[in-house]
Amino acid sequence: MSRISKDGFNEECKKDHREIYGIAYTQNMLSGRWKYLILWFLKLKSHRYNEIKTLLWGISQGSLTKQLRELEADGLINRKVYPEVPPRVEYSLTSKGEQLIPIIDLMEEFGKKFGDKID
Amino acid sequence: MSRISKDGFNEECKKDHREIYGIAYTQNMLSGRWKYLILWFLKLKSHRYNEIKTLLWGISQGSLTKQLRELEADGLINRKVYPEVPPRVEYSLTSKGEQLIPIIDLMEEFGKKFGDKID
DNA sequence: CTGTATCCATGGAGATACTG
DNA sequence: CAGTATCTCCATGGATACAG
Repeated sequence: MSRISKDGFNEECKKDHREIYGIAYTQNMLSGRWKYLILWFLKLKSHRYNEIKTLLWGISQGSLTKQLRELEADGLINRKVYPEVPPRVEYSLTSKGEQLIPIIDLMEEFGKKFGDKID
Repeated sequence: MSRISKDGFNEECKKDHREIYGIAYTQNMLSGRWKYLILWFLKLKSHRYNEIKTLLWGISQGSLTKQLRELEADGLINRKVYPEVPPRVEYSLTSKGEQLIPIIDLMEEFGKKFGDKID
């Protein structure tokens, strides 16, 4: 293996196939089981930590915190802490995060079309 | 935990949030590091096994075969074997797989816009 | 050329307990 | 309420050798 950058793809590949690199970049940013769902939930309005946790039925606190931190580090969501007791933290999409919404909407549409039907 | 189906989401959640389930369905279908890239590569024309392997610089044969089989099982790609020596196998998108192209194009666009620049 | 079989390393994610 | 700190489990995927 020659030079491999931290995204796991080598430089030759990047130069030869910009499209590939763009796709890989976006995919890496959205890796993780819950990220699409978190972004979808923040689409319409900001939400508190516990609201997200309730929606994502089954996620553990540890996982949720980690995913939120990663989304924040990638500039997709904002984290706003209100100095109250009890504490309140609101998460919302950044403008960068909002640009992922068309993708999520298309995934939703595809899933509705082909996913298993429920009564 | 009450009833959990094999997709990992419980039935209550599915009924309450169809959108979530649609997104999760699509995401599960595209889980795996290489699937987006394979579909992107098949967008314009069908390709042979080794052509895909060459493009995906660094993928092992075992992984590639597994991902191709999963894509085939999910109805996203066709596998056509030509009875020749040496053997020739061509992969192409199904009509279902073609409907994922808009998603991949958007991901490519997002990645080009925000990904690291390369000289 | 197009795979299959096997083993193994890694990381994502859940469970649990604890905290300001 | 909104986390943090560990521990553990297991699926994903890579390496390697072999095969039709």
